[in-house]
Amino acid sequence: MTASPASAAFSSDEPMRIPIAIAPPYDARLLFERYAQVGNRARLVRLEPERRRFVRAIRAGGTALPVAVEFGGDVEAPTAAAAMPAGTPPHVAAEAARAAAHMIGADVDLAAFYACLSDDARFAALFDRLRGSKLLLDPDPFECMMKTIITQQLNLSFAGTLIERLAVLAGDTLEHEGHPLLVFPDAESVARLSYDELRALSFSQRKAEYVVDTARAVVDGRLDFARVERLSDDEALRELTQLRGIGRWSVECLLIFAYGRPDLLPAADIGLRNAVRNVWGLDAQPTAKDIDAIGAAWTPWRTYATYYLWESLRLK
DNA sequence: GGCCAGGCTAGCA
DNA sequence: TGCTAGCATGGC
Repeated sequence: MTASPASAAFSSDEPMRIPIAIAPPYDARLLFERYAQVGNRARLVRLEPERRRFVRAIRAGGTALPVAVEFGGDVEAPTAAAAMPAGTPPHVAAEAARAAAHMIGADVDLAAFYACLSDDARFAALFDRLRGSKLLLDPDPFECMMKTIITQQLNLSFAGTLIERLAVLAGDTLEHEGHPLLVFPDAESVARLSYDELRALSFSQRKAEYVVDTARAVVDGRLDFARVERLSDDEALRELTQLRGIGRWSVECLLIFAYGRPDLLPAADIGLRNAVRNVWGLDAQPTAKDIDAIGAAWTPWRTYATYYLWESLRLK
């Protein structure tokens, strides 16, 4: 990826814009479609498909700043850039641009994924429909962990409502080009909340405990995301599931959506099980064990195989 | 009105 | 180790 301050255009009026080298194919329209439908109830991301960009806050250099991720080119020759307010210090802009590149999966080699599973007719059909679709990651592991816990056992729509309520309660709001932009709260802000404050937002008692207690674990150092990043998938699974409220599925989601790990298979995920049932034409819903067995063939791309199957639900 | 939702824990065998 | 009731609420 390219995200160096040396390549940034800079003036006092124009936004600072840093190009992001993005591996083809990439189809931004599929990203806008997906998040308009399933992922955008929480107003943490402002989609602007007509301008081929989305805007969200990114923490960099100890502050949160609005970053517009802009797309250009076409599916087979995509371009992207991260635009941030004029006057952003170059080292902050460079860090934010790196986060933006990570978020859109700039380095992900979809061609290799497609080649790996091209012999499977079920996937070949999905690849036709979804060519150039990449995961949109969370730029901040803590935000991802919170969203994952909140989403446990809830439909995505209601989960999005709860995520947004938490952001309104404990987060900040930036102004960007005349629009308010919600900033997801940091760990300190969530750790200060009481369970009752979340109960008042329609969190269950247990979910309120998981959310606040996990934030407190981050604040007191029991959960260190910089350390988690260095762990293998299996090590992270072993360590993080020691924390109350974080099971296998939640660690898998963290590794997928925060770190972009390529080979996670959330076999217990109800959406994945439904998708496999549909795409494989099964009479009954497969168990997690079934998914583990079926998905073994998707290595080393089990994350993206899962993502494309999730997307198959949206296209159905 | 009932079932389901991109699960997890605690208790039990 | 493996299984299951209970959790709690909104969406459909």
